[in-house]
Amino acid sequence: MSVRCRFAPAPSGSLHVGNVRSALFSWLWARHHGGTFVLRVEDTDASRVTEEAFRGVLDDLRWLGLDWDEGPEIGGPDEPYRQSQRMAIYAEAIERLLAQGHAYRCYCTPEELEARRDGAKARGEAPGYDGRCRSRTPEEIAAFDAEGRTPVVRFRMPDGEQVLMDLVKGEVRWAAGEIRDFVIVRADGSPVFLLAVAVDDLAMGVTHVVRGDDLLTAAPRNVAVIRALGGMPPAYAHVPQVVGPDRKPLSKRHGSTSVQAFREQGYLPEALVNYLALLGWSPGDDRERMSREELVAAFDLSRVSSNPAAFDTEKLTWLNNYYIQSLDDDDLAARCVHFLVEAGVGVDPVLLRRAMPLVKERMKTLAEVVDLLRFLFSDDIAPNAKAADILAKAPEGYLKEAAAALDACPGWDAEQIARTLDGLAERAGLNRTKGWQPIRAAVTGSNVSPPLPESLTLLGRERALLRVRAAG
RNA sequence: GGUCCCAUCGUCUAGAGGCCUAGGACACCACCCUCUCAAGGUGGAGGCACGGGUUCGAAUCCCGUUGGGACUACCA
Repeated sequence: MSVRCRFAPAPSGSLHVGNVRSALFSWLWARHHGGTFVLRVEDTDASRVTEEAFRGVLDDLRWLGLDWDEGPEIGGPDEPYRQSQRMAIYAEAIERLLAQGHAYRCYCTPEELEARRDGAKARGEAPGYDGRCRSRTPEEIAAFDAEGRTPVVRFRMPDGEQVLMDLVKGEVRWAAGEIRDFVIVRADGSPVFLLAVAVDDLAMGVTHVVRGDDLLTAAPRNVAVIRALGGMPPAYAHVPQVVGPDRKPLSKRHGSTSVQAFREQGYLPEALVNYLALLGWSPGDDRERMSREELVAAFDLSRVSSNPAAFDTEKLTWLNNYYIQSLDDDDLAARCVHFLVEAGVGVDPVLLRRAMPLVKERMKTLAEVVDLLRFLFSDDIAPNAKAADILAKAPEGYLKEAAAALDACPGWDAEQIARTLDGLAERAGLNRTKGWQPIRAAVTGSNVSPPLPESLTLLGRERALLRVRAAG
């Protein structure tokens, strides 16, 4: 039987990296087995779901390269792939569960339930649903209906111990009665997540459910519903949560944890995918920098760690720099354009392309291209504090001499420029550092820049001279 | 409160009873390289949460403690 995995996000605008890691593991498992990856959107909570939020999730997955074989905008044999459009399917399942006695109508009001929960707690008992409506007489039901009560539908958990063979956690057991009858249809008639997931996973022939371990206790309930519907439950793999530096589950208060945020900061999808794959998984050898193909080939759910992993931006950043360095110059330049434009810096594509060898090992994120190359594309190079200081401390007349020397430089390539600058420094009795920094400050407006001779080459003699003279 | 999950350097991890004097990576420190900043190279510091067992032998198996987390909803 071929492997079918799915990712079932709620449309949240942009996925946060914890969700993405679940998606990635699911995708890797499917691809590793040459199976199918299904995308299903859990938008039953229609009140808060916007089209924009839905688009955001699809955009994130596409950007990351987590392609789906069946799902929104692609279609497939189990359409539709948005839960909000599958209500008829749930309704049919609910009818069957009710008819076969796997579910029953519960007339307890929220107030009654709360009171009984409180009572149970006060007596030191477990507070879950007590099963009161499991067997109501027709008279009682008629009385409730006459009262105008609208029932919910509850699933009748089978008796006995519940056992789950989880691919990550191993065997997990719940004692009989531990998992109470749960609501599958609200009083307003809408199906609940616990029902929808089970129905969909069954209908879509999902063989492996890979998701966060916050859903571990949902698994025996998913399994029970699927069995009640006469189906074979999938295998489950509950991967641990991704936590923040404070060891709390990743959330908004950890700041920029959405895919969108990393994208805007100039992280590469290659880096994010590689990093996330390593968060809670390792190939078992010392490999860390792995291509998508290598990840697919090596991935194994049984090697997923069962303890929560803290997200470490520093390591992500290291990987990002590595992938930036490994990009070819055309590709890198193309990816940089967006950031320069966003920063309001005009771009000369030819110059940009030629500048790539100078900046690729200096960029930790694509966004850093702006500060590194602004001097090339903008003549507004007002010196920063450190550059101003360097210029102020330069020997009297040094920049005038520099202008003259550069003007007389026999050829405008890095080698000859370097020779010219060395001669200049030597005549002034300065070492390279002292001798070159004033030129850098004058030409780039900064104390930090790509290598100076190469930068001057790109800038061109005219513009370079203009700047050196202006500073002198 | 109850049930369940989890526990190796600051962080991610390797580790399936002797291969462990606990390996790798990020970060950190030092040095080398060097026109600034990076990148790169070399080296260093740094860890099995605690207590009991089991065993000739435990990071590894068992129990407990402590500490995190999830669930316990007409949330997902």
